[in-house]
Amino acid sequence: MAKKKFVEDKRQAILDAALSLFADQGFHGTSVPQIAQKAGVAAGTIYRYFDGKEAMVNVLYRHWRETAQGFVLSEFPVTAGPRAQFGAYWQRLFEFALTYPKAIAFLDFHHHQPYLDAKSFETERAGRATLRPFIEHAQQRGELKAVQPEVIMAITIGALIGLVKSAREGNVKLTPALIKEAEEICWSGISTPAAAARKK
Amino acid sequence: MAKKKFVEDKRQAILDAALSLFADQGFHGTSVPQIAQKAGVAAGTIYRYFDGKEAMVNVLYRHWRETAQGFVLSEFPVTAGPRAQFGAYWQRLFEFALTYPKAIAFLDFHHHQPYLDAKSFETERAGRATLRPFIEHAQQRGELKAVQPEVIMAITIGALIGLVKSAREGNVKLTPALIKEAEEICWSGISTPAAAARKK
DNA sequence: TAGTAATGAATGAACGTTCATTCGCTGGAG
DNA sequence: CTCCAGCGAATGAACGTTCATTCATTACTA
Repeated sequence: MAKKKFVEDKRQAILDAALSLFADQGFHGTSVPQIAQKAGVAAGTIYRYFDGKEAMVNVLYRHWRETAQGFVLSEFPVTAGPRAQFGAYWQRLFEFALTYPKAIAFLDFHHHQPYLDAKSFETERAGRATLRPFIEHAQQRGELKAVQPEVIMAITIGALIGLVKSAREGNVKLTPALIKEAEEICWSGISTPAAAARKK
Repeated sequence: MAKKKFVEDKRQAILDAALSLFADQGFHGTSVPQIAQKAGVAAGTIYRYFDGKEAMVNVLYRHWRETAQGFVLSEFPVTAGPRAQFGAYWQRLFEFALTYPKAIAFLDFHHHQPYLDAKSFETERAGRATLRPFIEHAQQRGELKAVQPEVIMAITIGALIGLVKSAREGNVKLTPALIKEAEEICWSGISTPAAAARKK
């Protein structure tokens, strides 16, 4: 057991190093020896744990997409109204972004890239599918504007990623107050005027 | 004269090939011989026109950022009200994205990357600086929400990029009607309730 | 001591870049 | 009009380096 633990520690060190380097330099901009050095192992050791560089980026991609999804959904108010659900989603995703900044950078950088395999694309698709019913339900209640759910997702996540990137470049500072302001902006964009008025 | 024309054609062929490959595969994912092959020239020829791969990506970055900026500003209604200005900005940027899809993908892919030089970063900064006064003016008139202008920019451009990417992945189709819907969503997000009500 | 985990030098392919050579046009001589 | 010397543009083989990956060897554990 103690031995198995040791083995898993080494695997984890490799994954951590790879996440950080991929997030900063991208897949093609990062070399395997570089990952090995940062992880504190020999280059050959990586191939005891992964089939190769592509397999490694796919393991990372799926792991962090599922982690992000789980992180948000673990506190999602399934029975609450649309406004509260949107607020929870928004706040929780920023909490994730601030807790795991490398993971957010990695996921954005490697989104839909050609070296991701079918299983990784499926993880991506499943994530969107989980979200869609909540949007449709809110639209049926007349609280979200009646556009394609994909448009709501693209705008919301796009705005969120835009803010995270802007913060990374030093143009804004992601304080709780600013995140709340941005939440209000985003909600008043996607919600119907009626729903917005009801809130007042 | 006719000879000089020929020379410039070759330079342009290299830039076109590089734009397309960088947009699809990224900087590190594209090799110089690959660019040469796509441009229909020998690898060595590239070095008659550019100092190297890094110089090439910087030339492309600055060229397309300035082109995009010029494309939008050439029809910008400087004296109109904030709502009309936002509409013009939004529509014109989508027009650019649909006219030069590779350029938009390239600019997004290579934004703020470590191989961009100081001059390219300056081009980036100047672009934001041009926009800021219009946002501040609209805020003074009480038509845009009173948050940091950078937040308005990050959310607006983030949402726009989110839509363009979603379209590239086949999740939505960028019809004029959809672009107009998205414009309305974005404007009702960043504008004050008072300004939104006035429009009705 | 047996067996597995880890190593890092070795490998061949591919990288960005260079440069000796070739190509193709131009303008003056015959 | 024909020829070819001169010259910059274009080439692609060759360079040294670095890449991802392999594997014979070593180190460690049980």
